[in-house]
Amino acid sequence: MNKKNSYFFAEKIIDWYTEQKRNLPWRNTKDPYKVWLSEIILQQTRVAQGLPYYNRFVENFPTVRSLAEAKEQDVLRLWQGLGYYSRARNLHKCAKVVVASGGTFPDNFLDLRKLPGVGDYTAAAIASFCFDEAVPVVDGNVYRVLARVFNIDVPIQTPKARQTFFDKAKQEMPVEQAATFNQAIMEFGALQCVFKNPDCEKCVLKKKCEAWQHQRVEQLPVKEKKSKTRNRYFYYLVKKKGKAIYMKQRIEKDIWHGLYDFELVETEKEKKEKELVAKYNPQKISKVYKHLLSHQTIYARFMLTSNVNKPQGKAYTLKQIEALPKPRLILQYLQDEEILE
DNA sequence: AAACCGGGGGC
DNA sequence: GCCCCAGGTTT
Repeated sequence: MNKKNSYFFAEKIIDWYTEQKRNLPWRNTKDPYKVWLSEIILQQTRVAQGLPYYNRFVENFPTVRSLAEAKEQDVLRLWQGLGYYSRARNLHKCAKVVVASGGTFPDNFLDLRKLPGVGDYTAAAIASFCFDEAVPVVDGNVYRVLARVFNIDVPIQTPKARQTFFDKAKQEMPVEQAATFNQAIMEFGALQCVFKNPDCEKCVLKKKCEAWQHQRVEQLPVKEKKSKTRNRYFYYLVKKKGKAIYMKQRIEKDIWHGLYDFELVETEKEKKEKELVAKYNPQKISKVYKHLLSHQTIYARFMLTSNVNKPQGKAYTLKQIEALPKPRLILQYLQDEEILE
């Protein structure tokens, strides 16, 4: 069953990879720490965005031990701007777990899988890249490439899909070249078999690609779910004293857990400024924390309305706050406050 | 199985 | 605007 007569897919894609791959720092090492670090950073994150973070992390925390000994706030601060902050918290937690159990990473898929923040994909990546274990990685690229080349139309968000694509990848994977095969298929998905407008004319798999033959490239992979979104309306009440701006850590169980923002009023629907001003007297909001500017503040947000799954507005580091143009609503409160003082 | 968690970018 | 990205955890 695992024996195959033809590895045309693997051969083509590995040849392509050998010629076309990008030179990325985590590909020049088999150090599980660095591979793990890169994989966590690159979850749901493009290489171009993650690369500078990877370099900063390696520089600041050259070993898993140094990362484990760091303060969580410092880890989070280095993560600033990457999003999905649970990744950073799990990163730190995982480093501690590894150090507590001797300072070396597990050397196989099943044990790697037990680490915090390490799921099927990441465990497979580390196991294959570092230890040549013949376990396929299944990520968004793999879904897309396999779905097209082999015309697989199982909707990718269903439970069945994971198994289907895992089995197919396993079937196509030459056991002796597991690591290269895994990297090749993902790189192929990232550079050639891209989601939109792939340049199929110059694809090395053109003659073999079933989606291309059936003119179904744009329809694969099949994704049927549309996650519902809802709007949330946040009205920030910024308080200022001298050069200090009052901010508050979000400790409640909600979005942006552990990050910092201003006092806010959340409303069901969009409200008029006047109503808010009348209802929430700025004098009662809070006092100014003098130590704010020396605090390890991670993030601040100016955001008048927000879509939970897709926040609008920008995030700023504390240093940038002072230079920000003030949104109109917030400016209103600042003026009120200046009168107070 | 579904919800939750971000920020950046392509088009 | 919509959808994607080298996913994992929680409920």
